[in-house]
Amino acid sequence: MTLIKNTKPTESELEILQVLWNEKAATVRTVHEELLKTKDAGYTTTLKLMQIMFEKGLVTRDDSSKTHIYQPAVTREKTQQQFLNKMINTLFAGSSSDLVLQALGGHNASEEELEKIQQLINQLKKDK
Amino acid sequence: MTLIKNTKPTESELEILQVLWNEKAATVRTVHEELLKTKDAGYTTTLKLMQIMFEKGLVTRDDSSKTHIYQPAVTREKTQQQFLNKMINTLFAGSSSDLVLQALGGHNASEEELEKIQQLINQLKKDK
DNA sequence: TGGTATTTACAAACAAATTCGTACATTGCC
DNA sequence: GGCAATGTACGAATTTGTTTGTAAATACCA
Repeated sequence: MTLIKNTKPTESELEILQVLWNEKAATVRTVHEELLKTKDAGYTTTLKLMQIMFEKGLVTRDDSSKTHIYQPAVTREKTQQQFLNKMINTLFAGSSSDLVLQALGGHNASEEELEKIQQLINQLKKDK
Repeated sequence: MTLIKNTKPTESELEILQVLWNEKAATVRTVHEELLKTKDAGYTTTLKLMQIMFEKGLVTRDDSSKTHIYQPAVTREKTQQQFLNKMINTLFAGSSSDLVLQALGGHNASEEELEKIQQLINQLKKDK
């Protein structure tokens, strides 16, 4: 039986995961460099965060060479779902479609994007 | 010129806002009673949180009588949008439709809900 | 009126998340 | 070998959010 870790990444951890998801694998230096583009933080800060994430099981790492290489241990999709559920419950009274309506209304989606969503809806309706 | 406060409510503050949005206005006691249904916390904890929210400008209060009456100072919709934007940026690489797809895919929306979304999409497409 | 309930205010303890300084190890290069 | 650059580990300071204890003010009621 496997232990399911419901470790919800913190704000900072999400930023790091973003980089790792994009790069597939990266060193602390790479991640840190990337983060510097949008915020400023010390190198050891990033290092520490990634070490904590390792302990939590949010990332894996290859420490066979001196410079460790990190990889995400959770998928982007699973994490998205995790946060969406949380948000639907705490902010949309459990209604996912309210969230969708709000998201579509507030943001600007392109024609193709709308098309994709349309298709998914048709599919879902068919499944009923 | 008005100062725009971009105060993002914390987790606990959101729980309180939920109650206030539903009740329109409420005393600390009412809010606290409501919170007790889902979590347990001391009365003064709720009080303190609401005092902090008042200082932050998240709620207003009428203290003309001894028992203060609180009201939300931010709308549900604006707050939802605030969190959605944040989430779209940090977790969906800026793509709102990715969020929508993920939300629709992961959760189960009813037929009527799908219908409502469909209508909004048609509307948006027409506007292009 | 006197005493109990309820309420606010405030300070401080506690906890979680973030940041940073420093020590030590490894690598590359002269 | 010796030095500089780069990396990890780790402890601790800092910050932010949450919880609680206590005192003082006000309302309620027998």
